[in-house]
Amino acid sequence: MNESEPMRDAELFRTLPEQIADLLRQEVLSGKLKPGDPLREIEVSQRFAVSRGPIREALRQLTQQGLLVLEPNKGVRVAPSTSAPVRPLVAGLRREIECFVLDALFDSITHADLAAWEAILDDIRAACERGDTDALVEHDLRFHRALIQRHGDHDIFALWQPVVMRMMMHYTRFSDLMDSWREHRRILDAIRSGRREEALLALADNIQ
Amino acid sequence: MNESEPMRDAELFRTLPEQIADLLRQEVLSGKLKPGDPLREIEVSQRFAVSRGPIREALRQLTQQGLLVLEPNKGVRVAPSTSAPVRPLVAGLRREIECFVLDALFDSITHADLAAWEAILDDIRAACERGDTDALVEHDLRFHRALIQRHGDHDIFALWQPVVMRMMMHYTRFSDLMDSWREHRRILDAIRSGRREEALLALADNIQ
DNA sequence: CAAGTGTATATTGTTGACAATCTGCAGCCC
DNA sequence: GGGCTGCAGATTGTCAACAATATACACTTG
Repeated sequence: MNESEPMRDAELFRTLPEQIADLLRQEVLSGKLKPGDPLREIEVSQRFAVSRGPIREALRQLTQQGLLVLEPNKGVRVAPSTSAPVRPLVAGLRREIECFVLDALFDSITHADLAAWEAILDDIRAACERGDTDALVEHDLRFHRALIQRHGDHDIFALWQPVVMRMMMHYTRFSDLMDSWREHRRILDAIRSGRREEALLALADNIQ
Repeated sequence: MNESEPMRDAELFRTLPEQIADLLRQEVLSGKLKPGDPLREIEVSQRFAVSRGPIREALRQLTQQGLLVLEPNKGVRVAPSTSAPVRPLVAGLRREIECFVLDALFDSITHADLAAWEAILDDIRAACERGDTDALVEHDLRFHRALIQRHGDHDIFALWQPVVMRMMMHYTRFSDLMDSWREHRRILDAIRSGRREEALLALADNIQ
């Protein structure tokens, strides 16, 4: 083992295209990149100081996830947000997935799980308190992703991702950001005290 | 213009990676490629007589759709089929999507639509009659894809695709293949005669 | 002057070469 | 003999150059 470079896999290793996709995704979700904005391969590749190959792969990944749209020979742009009539469908799908996961998981939740989610909840609260919507989106996403990934099924995660991405692209639900914290607080409290039905209900209520 | 190569756009033009992905997808769904089988970039690129670039893109596309799994630096393999406990979830998601689409579409269905679906139904019957499961999968998929694409919303199609792919990977529902034809016949008859509830019910029954 | 045409430029699509990483096996050390 | 070490081959990851395609605009032509 190489001691001078101990990290790199452990937990945070991902492929180059994946890392780039993560950064770009954050910029799309935060609204730094707006619907219709073009992402040119050369520009992006210069910015990240890699060649166009990995960039293309990252852009295609985000396209499959619904954040970008591709026109052949014309490149990719930030996708328009989901049309109003299909939003309820998307929310319903997400509810179905996350509630399925929580229900399947419920009896095997450990103190370590609770502690991890509690930590994310702290980040959510901090983001709410300082009115930082970008951070709130990020940590809200982290909370729900932690739930999905705790289940471990690769298929479920793959199906969940494009659904949740489409919801996160228009995150203008809360007039008072603290409401978001309260909703997640309610979920976690119900889980902690073992009230399954209440937890599922709170989770479903949070998804809209 | 090169006269010796007149095809290539007309109607069936899609990008090279997309065409390749379509062919490989068919081989995975038909079982010609079995779970665990590796797909090496060089082999595939030689087979289609293109370089590794477009192949990589096609393989990544199929990976995002759940047909292949990627291990970094080790390549892609055909994905294992969805685990038994999550299959009901997947079926439920697909039901939710397709019924939503049919319901939204119902009042604007034209004779041309019915004719197109009827043609697909003929292909389904032919496949059933000669016991050709591969063709049945293909045309079953065509039928439902035609429904989704008739709605036209890009988001819905993008969400539907990975869901239905996971269901089509284990297509062993029918002991009598003709049952598949009967189920689709029932859907189309209900649509044709304007019985909305019956059509939605028949569609939901077909998805399991 | 309007409409179509051609060319220059920008951008994506494809390719083949090179670098990094994994796998299996032979050889060595204990 | 068991287990580590290190080469050799195979495979994926990355790169830079080239080809194909789209766009904008000046130009011709009626």
